[in-house]
Amino acid sequence: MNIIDELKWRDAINQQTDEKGLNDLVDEKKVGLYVGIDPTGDSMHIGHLIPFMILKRFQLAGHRPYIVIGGATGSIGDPSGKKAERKLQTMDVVEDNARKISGQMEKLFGQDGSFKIVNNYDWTSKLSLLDFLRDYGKLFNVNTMLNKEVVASRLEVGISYTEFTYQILQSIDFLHLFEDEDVQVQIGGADQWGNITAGIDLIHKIKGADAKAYGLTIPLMLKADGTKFGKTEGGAVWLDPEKTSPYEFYQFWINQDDRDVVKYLKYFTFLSEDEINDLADKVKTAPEKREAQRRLAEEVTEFVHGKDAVKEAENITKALFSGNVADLTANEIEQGFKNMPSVDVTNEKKNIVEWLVDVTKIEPSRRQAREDVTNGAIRINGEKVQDTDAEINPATHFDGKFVVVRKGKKRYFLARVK
RNA sequence: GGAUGGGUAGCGAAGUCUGGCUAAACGCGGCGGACUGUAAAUCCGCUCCUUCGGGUUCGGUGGUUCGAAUCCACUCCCAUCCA
Repeated sequence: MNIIDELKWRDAINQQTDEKGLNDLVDEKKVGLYVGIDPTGDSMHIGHLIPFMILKRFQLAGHRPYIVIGGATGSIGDPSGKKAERKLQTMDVVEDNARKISGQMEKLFGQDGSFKIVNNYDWTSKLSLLDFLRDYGKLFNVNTMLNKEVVASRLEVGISYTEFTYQILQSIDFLHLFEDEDVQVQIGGADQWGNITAGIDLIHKIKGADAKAYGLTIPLMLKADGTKFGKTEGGAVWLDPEKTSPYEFYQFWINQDDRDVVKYLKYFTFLSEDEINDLADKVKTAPEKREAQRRLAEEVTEFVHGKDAVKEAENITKALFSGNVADLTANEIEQGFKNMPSVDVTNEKKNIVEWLVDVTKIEPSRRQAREDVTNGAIRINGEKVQDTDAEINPATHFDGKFVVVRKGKKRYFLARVK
């Protein structure tokens, strides 16, 4: 089974430009491939991970992955998947984002030289307007550009010349890598099809129709309930541990629907076909054990955050879901609750209702606070408190540094004692 | 500028003709609880504030009235149609 067959088995291929051509190519040589990412944010989220998982598989299969950080394209704005014109970001922000994303890439792809990060700012910024128009502009037919789905869909609402030009810039990336680095394949999300084929067309025009350049897109990832993959109530699931703690990251995966989990195992883990089939069986025969989800969470968390992070996440999970938060150390609390809502409080003793409403703002009103307390929805440091006259004493746990509040089954709040 | 319809709780929407029984039906969402697999489905409770006496609400202001979401006047927004 070659890499392409494997990708097919993993349902990771949406469209290919020349199936047979690419198939032959990966068998005969170590192929250079690339995925581009525009530094529109200061961290990747798991949606970005989708094409990079594929790139990683190529790396593991011995091919040569390239990552293009879009210092240039990111400053222009990709109209793909956008309903309206985007605001331009300042170059400073783009540069800063690019640096941060490069760092994340190195964590995922290693630093052993088997992959390369390049920034399209390096070659794009040197282009003069005249060179651009004479060398490239001439090769792009406006009618073709207009017909690309991305542009066509924007014609009604309008699209600026800047965004319209995006596909040319991205095409130049592919050409550049093709010429300088022998990169022959571009991989991207389903919405990148138009940009990728534009690049291949450019290569064909300059290098001749038989130039071997290929494109591959990945299916749009949807959850079984039809909603967008990768979003939680708290927003995107980030790779940056400061934005989404490893614990939350782990939780995201462990909470996946039975109907989706096998798909994600295929997609986001490096487990073998046998292992995945085995887990798929278990989803059918013993769904309540959620072994597949657990494995998925472990694998992806390890890939993104490392082994220690998995252990930590499991530790915190155990404590939080058994309710034994009191067993955790102050240090574990600090880490586990990194991204949970937190408030600063004083170390004064206070009535529970007042504390929940006035001090911590965990509850919006006294009425609600009393209701929740009476219903047994409130736990302080793991202990159910049902008496509305009870007192909170911040000094009793975790070296007097924290008070852990649990509201309902799984909503936790951390009060930091100042 | 003219005509018509409309603005009610987080959202949708009844109530307005026939004023009090209306802190305001119902649905959704949200929050709790039971069940469970940290699931889905289902079921139950809560969902303006409150010191539990009450207080403040139906676009805004003013009026009529013992009493107004409901009637009157003015005014501000929104939708559609006409100019």
